Amino acid sequence: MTSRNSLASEWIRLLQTSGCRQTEARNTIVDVILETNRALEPLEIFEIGRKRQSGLGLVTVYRTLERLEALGLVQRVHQPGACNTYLRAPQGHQHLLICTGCGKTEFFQGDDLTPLIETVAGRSGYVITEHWFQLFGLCSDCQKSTD
Amino acid sequence: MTSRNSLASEWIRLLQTSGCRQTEARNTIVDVILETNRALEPLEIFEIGRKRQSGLGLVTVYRTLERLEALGLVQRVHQPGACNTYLRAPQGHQHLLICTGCGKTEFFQGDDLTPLIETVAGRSGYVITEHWFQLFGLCSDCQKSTD
DNA sequence: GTAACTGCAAACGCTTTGCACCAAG
DNA sequence: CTTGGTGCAAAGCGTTTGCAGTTAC
Repeated sequence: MTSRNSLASEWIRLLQTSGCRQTEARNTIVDVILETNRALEPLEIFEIGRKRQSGLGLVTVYRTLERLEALGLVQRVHQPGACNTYLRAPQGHQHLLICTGCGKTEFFQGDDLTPLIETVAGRSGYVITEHWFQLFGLCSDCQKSTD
Repeated sequence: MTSRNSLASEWIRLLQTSGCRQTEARNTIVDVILETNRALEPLEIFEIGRKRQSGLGLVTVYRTLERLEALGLVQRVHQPGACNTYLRAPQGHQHLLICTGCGKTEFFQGDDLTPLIETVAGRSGYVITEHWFQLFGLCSDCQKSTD
């Protein structure tokens, strides 16, 4: 049982600012998300959270994720085979690197993309408004275990 | 009613090579996918296809998509708000550019990514096995209509 | 003739909604 | 005390499965 992540109090504060109340369920859900370094399905958050707070309901997980996503604190992660997992959103301009072995995620900077995006915009005539860039691979731990 | 896309006969041939039979339902589904320049949901393929072949069933659409995806002819497209649409797969090393106005899709080359990917691999210790890169924007037609 | 394919209906699993009770402020 | 939050049960919806009849080859 580690002490609460400092981000957790920040998130709770932001929820309150947006008109939400601080509740035990939300504390639990926020803690679970921030203490896990991989994207989780709503059901996983529910199961992990329920170990700490036995009354927790799955519906509350869905509703809390919805609010956290609206505040930009959490993002939905798309992967081959699952697009219903959630992860804390990156701060600033970062992209995701996901281990296909254990699911562990890391963020990296991807600013070098700008020239490529401009080239594509010029050639296609599109006004580019958003880009998705995500890498998949094996983290160093998982490389060892598949030797 | 245009004449059948030349790719269509190629796809049917590939299906046959892999042990499938040529049927009216599959012809219809393949034609619908190849004649549309945006990613379609199974239900949309079913509805468009049903106008041409009244007996077509939704389940057959699902089963055909599954086979086409396994053969690498079709890919699932992920977008904010929908990850159940299908599009013909790119030939070679191409990425998707999607119009958020009309859904129209184009492919573009993205080979400039290699150095960035190598940098991330070096810094993180991951072995990068796959990358997703996708651009969203407004095509020239949709830019006009929002003026 | 045989094995693959078909469409329908039912089952399935994830997500959302309705509702009565509860708790934060 | 008021309003937002909660969990449960039920509804909703996209997808998959079971099955009996049909069709490609």
